[in-house]
Amino acid sequence: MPDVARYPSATAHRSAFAGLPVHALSSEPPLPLPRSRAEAVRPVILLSRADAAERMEHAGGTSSARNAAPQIGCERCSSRDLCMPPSLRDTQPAGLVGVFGNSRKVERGEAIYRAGDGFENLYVLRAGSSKTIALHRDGREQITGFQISGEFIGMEGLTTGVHTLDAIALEDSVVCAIPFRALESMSYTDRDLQRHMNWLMSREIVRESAHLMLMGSMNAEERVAAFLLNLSQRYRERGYSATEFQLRMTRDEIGCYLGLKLETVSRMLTRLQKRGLIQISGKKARIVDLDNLERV
Amino acid sequence: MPDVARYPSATAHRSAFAGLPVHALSSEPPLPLPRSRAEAVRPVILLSRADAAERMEHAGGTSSARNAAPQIGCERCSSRDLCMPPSLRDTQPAGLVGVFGNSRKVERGEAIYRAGDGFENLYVLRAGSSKTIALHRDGREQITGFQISGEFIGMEGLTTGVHTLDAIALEDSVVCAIPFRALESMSYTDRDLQRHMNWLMSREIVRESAHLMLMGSMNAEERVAAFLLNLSQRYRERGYSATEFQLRMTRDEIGCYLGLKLETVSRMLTRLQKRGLIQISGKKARIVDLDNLERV
DNA sequence: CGTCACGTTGAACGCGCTCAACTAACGTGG
DNA sequence: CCACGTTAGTTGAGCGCGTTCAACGTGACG
Repeated sequence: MPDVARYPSATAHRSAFAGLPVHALSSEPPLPLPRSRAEAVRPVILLSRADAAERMEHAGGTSSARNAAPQIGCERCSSRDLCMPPSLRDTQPAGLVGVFGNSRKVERGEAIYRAGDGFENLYVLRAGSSKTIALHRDGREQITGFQISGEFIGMEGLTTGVHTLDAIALEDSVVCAIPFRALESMSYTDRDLQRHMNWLMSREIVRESAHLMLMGSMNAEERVAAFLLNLSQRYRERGYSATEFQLRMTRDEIGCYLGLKLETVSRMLTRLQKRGLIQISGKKARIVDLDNLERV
Repeated sequence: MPDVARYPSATAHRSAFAGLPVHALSSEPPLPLPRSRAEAVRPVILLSRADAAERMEHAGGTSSARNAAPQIGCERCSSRDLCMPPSLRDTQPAGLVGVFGNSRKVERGEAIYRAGDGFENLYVLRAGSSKTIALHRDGREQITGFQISGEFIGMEGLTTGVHTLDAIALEDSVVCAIPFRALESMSYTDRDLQRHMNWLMSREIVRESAHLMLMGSMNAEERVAAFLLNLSQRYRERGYSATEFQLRMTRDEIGCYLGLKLETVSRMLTRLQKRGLIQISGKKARIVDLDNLERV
């Protein structure tokens, strides 16, 4: 198995949304190039704090200062492996000043960015979770994705220079804003970074393809099962339990994501439970029989 | 006619390259090549021919040599504006040897690449059209996109290093294979090219988001209307008629793309026709009332 | 406690699917 | 040349999955 820890989601949807390449597992992640960037000065902007601070649940309440991000250095960030290319992972973030490390707090329901906002930043979810929504002119909404910590959003803005989606926090979260122009400039001198960006965007394309497959040819039960498996996989990749997790989104949001109505989602969840494949109680989900859940 | 004379001037106004060693990335030095017309050897660079040759319909029949691509130089390629970043558009293709310009003929039904193939090239459709298919393990297919001339495919392969889709020609077509590693190398010295690549990938993400919206929240009639409008738009962008065009795909393929059954597609087409919005006769489509077609 | 958003469950409806019959276009071989 | 098979497309009839509408349950929070 290739070094999954480095490019964790290479295998991302293989079980859940499997039209996609199981054999692809054997593929090599982009090769790290020799590191040209010497470790230089100590970090300037970044304060060190315990990672535990990132694990804030929305119980946490509002901090005294709005948008006062709990500044944790990239070097201690749990999202590091997901966010940065290998070449930068062992580096002190000296070269990253003004690029990486600008974290910000967003409360539940608050927008990370909105459709129409100028495309200035990419965002990495450091802690928490979010959804991205496409809004049709007639008011219909389509959730195009859910993100959990370590995942990127905002790349759709590049095409037009304006974001085309709303990105909304599902719970109190911390996002790291990465100024795109700076990132771009940096990538001119760092090939690994450039590759990493290409890789991230390509992964996004693959994800959406998998989701299209789901929307185009799966029935309600399969969709819900695939959804749970997808979440499970992603939680596992990030070191959380793959079999027990909180659904941070409502049934309505799940439905909006899967192309179903909330009642249908609810029914399918109870059906899967009756079959002994999962256990559901409100937002608490537990996968009981993963193998059979994968068999739809 | 490998136009060697082109070389000197080529290097002369490579505005974007700004003194950078473009040829370093190409295995081919910018040396004059033997002026041989022999077809035996695959032309490395580009022959000039009329664009008309690209407009081959599948009536055209098979040429004497399989895969003998009608080599047309990038400088005369009608896809140029869509394929290349602005910096390269006015340039003679000297620096592009081994990167751009490797066109190849594919017959109707033939694969441009297949899921499982190593990710080595991106492809630009120079002429013709294609579809990309995701194959589920249980055999279900999902068409994730249709491409017409000037459009890119293959970027989904970057994530895993292996293509995850099949790309199949819908008619006899010409594709230009662009070795990704070479393109990547080239982009290290050409910021415009890098931007262009990012832009193309981002556009792909936006496209898929739009398609997700369609799949998630539109009814059959709306989907078919949106599909026609989308084609219309893309044809217009490429200088073809926006109101009259051939559907190069079958009803079944349209259905597979839209998440509908072929009978439903057929019914919706006739319904739209009865309403006076379009005219359909087999594969020939004409948009009569574009405004009302847009209003679903 | 009451409020409100979220979730579950039931019953009936309707859109798109399934199955089937038929037509049209096309190419192939006798 | 027609006979024929093949593939693509259209149209109808009935069915079933997921929706719609409605009622009720539940949990978080002031």
